[in-house]
Amino acid sequence: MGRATWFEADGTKRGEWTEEEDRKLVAYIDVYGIGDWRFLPHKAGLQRCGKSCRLRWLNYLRPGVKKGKFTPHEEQVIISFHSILGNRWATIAQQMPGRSDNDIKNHWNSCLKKRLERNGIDPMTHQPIINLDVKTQSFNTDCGSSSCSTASPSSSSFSSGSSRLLNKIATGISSRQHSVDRIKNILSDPTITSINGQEEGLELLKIDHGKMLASDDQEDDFLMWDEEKTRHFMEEIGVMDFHTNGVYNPSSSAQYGVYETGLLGGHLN
DNA sequence: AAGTGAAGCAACCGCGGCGTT
DNA sequence: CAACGCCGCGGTTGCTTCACT
Repeated sequence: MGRATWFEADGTKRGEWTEEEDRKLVAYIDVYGIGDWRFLPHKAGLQRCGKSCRLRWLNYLRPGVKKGKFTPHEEQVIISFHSILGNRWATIAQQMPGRSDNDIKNHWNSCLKKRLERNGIDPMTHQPIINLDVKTQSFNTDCGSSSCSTASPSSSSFSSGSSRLLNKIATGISSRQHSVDRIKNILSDPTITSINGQEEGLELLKIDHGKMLASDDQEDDFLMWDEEKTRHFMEEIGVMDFHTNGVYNPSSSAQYGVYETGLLGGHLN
């Protein structure tokens, strides 16, 4: 696999790496360690650019890098973190020793994203896909009757109210531009407090989502997110820290029902 | 057996952040 | 404080393999 080999005008080699090149890179780093990537290729006797060497090392050659299939547990971890961090693959990779950001990103784009979509979950927001046009809903044809009957009517019943609010939160969390600061900003948005009056709707969503997930095949059990791990991670990266300034207090579930109902990664069953 | 599309994987590209001058 | 250059990250592309018809 990989790309065909070719040479740039300046003689720099591009495309697939050979075993010989791998050996040279590993041998050099074993002796001298990782230094300036600009000069490393020349010193190691490689006709590659530094960027290419770095990529090869981090994704393939470095010690401890894990190849092969992702386990259901690893997939669960990816989904949980993605629901919080969005496409911040490097940060997610830090939580999964042995897996490179590239590996995780590839697995997400080629497999997990599509699997979530098949199950009627928006991979960007991690929320059930709410589509008022029932005829076009993908899960209407792909899933069991129970999930079909529960997902659309009750979801649409509060789509104009809390779901817009929820989508705002989820979109903010998962968008390309978002960051931990973005999460903080969204959660500190005064409009979020209006969620107090939406608990009934949230409860419905929780039930609907749970049923939908419960109806899925065994192989998709990873969709039951581990709330405890997610909470712990959020604490680690500081999302839960800012209650000290009075903006957000995660222990106050009555004030912010969002997290408690699993919208930030909690399990939904 | 051949054709075709989907899935999986490796690597490149371009941009933004950050450190240095 | 601006300019510059390097590094890291995320998005995308291209190739191979696999499964299905």
